[in-house]
Amino acid sequence: MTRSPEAQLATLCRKAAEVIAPEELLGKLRRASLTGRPLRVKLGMDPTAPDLHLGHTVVVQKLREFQDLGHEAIFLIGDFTGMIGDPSGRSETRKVLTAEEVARNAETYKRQIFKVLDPGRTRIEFNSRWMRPMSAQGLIELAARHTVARMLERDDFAGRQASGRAIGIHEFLYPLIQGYDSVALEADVELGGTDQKFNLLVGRDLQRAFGQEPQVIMTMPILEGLDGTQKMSKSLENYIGIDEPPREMFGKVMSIPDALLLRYYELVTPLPPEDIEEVRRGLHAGGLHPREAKVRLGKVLVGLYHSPREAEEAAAEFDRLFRDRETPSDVPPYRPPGELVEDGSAWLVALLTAAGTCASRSEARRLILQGGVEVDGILVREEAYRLPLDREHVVRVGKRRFLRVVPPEPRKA
RNA sequence: GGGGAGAUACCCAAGCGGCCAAAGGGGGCAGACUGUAAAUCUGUUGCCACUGUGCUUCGGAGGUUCGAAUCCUCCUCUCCCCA
Repeated sequence: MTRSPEAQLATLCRKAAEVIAPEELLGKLRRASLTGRPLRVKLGMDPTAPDLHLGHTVVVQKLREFQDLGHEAIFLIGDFTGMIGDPSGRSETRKVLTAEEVARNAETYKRQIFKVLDPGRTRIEFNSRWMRPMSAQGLIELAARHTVARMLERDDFAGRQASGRAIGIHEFLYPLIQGYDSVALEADVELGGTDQKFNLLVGRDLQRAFGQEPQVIMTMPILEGLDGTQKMSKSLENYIGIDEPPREMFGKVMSIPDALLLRYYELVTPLPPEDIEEVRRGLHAGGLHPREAKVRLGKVLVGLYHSPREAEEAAAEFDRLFRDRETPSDVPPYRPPGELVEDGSAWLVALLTAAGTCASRSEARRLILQGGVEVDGILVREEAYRLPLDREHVVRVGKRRFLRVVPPEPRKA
């Protein structure tokens, strides 16, 4: 902790959507630098999805900043709350996960989180540690600290109430338990997305109620997903997972809407502000083509979560595939099963379905009829088309699905 | 506890005995145009060797009928009003 509290404050507040309250944070930072006791900074996530994506990293990177300034990073895995399901931003009741699903997801979180955090200096906690032993009486006492009216102030609850959709009582418990986590950990700071503001504020209330100094809360902007409007999330299928293979990741970056470019640069890359400013100027002045800016973004991200070498490779492969319209270099071979082969050929519709390239034969037919299927670069338009199995053929379905069909084993006599 | 409303395909939402595999919109997919951007236009969006008197689908289970998403009974779930 060599940097002055004021300098730390300036760094930490950068990019944040809101800090409540900055002067409290400064006070805590000053005390930390005087006493040498670092701040306890909490970031909680429910293991409701198996993978972390770029949207998550916005706030995780903030935690990393605290960590780099010498503070104690606590990554809280909400294995207990995960079984309730955070109602934040939801327009309907979230489906409840089983203990096994939660446990499995928690494991992958733990692994993936260290792509951003320093493993040696991160404290990992599970809120089941204090929640499982809590008695019904304890829970009731906790619930007594809050009112229904205040719960209903929340946008999502109020909205559901107004439009006649269900609100489960367990959903009221969620913010309380999340807030109690801060009590249990004696958190100095809690991080979260802007959609977490309510929950984070409950943490302050509860800490006060339990005689602790309230935590500072810092909310980070919510990253939009590939569709450009809705927040990045697994369930909306508009995410870029940090565990995805390099090419996949690069390709997805290339497909984000231009309008989001700078936002991505700002929120999910570790580039210094000057670099981002330069990109901004380039885009505005027209000297930098959005496509080039995207390529750079893709390389940065793949470089970060994989390696610079793989980033270059992914970019090159992308060009081959989409700019030059060539076949990817590593389409896995597919050998059609014997029952599909007749007279040295196989019905393409059945083949694509059997190989899993198309979900059903109906879909395969549709794609062929719509001109979305080509064999060795030549469009196939008849649904009855039979693929000769004399030699290897590459089938392309849509923009990005490929199948390399190899001849069947020569029949043994 | 009493009364009322509702549950339709990925989502919203029409349909209220045959013309319904089910309008319309959103989303998705494919094609054109491109920079795998946006916008726009076109097609498509249950399954099945599919040009059909075919199969499965309209919360679940039964029933009425030549025939049901549509009618009846029971069940499950949700919402609203009253207590």
